Amino acid sequence: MSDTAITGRSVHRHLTPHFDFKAKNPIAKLLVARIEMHDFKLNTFLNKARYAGGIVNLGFSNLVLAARTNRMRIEREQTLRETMKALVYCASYKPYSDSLFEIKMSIKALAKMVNQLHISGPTAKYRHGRENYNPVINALKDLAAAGLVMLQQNYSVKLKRYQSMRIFITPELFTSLGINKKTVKKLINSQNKHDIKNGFDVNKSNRIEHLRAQNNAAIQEHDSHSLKAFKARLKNEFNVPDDIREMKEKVTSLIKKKQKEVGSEQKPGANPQQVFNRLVVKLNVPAFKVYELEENIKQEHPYIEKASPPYYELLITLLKESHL
DNA sequence: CGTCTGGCCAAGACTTTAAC
DNA sequence: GTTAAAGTCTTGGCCAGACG
Repeated sequence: MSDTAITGRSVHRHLTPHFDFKAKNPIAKLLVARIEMHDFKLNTFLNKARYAGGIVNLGFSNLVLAARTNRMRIEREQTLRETMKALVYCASYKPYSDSLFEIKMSIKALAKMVNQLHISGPTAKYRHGRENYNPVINALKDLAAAGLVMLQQNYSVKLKRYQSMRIFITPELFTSLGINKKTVKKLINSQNKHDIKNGFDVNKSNRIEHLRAQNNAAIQEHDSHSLKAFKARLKNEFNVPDDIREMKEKVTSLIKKKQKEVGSEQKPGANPQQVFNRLVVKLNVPAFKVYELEENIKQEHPYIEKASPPYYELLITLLKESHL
């Protein structure tokens, strides 16, 4: 844990990255463990971006990353490893919230977490020294080019300028660590249940978030196309299937209920109207006779509503009497 | 306006990898 | 092994924006 490595005349690296926080969240715990085992040199996502180079979509601007020919050096690997641990440690895993997989932290704060915030000595211009965390920025750019994180540089239309960077981890990050999507889903859903049990209200939280964004233009004015697409994708991959299952359950139970109701009307077959009709057929009662009976009821029992069950019951008894 | 901060970036230093 | 080349980090200039 030697933060300063003093070698010869000039310093190549002041700070060795290390992330020392203990993850409590089960998802973060799993991810941190995987990251510690992971061989970054063999990460196909990182390597593809590394050797091919590419353009990273930052939402409202682009970042061009040059292709490299040699393999990743251990310095960058260390930075990547520790930074990634900090990322998954700080990420939100609330499945129905707007900030699923978001790391609500500045790059500077992240750098500080992994001991990569370097403050150079005071100068005439920077009397209190100058802060620098280029290694973390560059590591994040590598991760973004590999599609393991999504970087979004907000652009405020109102203020006509770029805002601080937003950082999300992507499902590819899980994949690249060899974690099955089903596992992630399971963990996220159990996390959700846990949150609900503890009284976490997603809608309320989203509303608060929205209000805060409205009040503070520096946070966010609107999401870029790519961010919207990303969120929609997360919704599809982690939320919607369960919604559909719920909906299906609701629909099938509704159908069953309906069938039961219909059945209860039909099955007993003791519906007075049906009994009467069957009796009419069975006894071969002429239509005029039925008419007669109906007139009788109308005269003698004016209070009985026509075509109601009691009405038919009365008809039945009268019919039986007339056929005795 | 002056001063401060921090992002971007390139030069230079140094480390590591590739090639021989 | 030795040497060449590439990758990474620090340094520090430039510059835009914040703030008083």
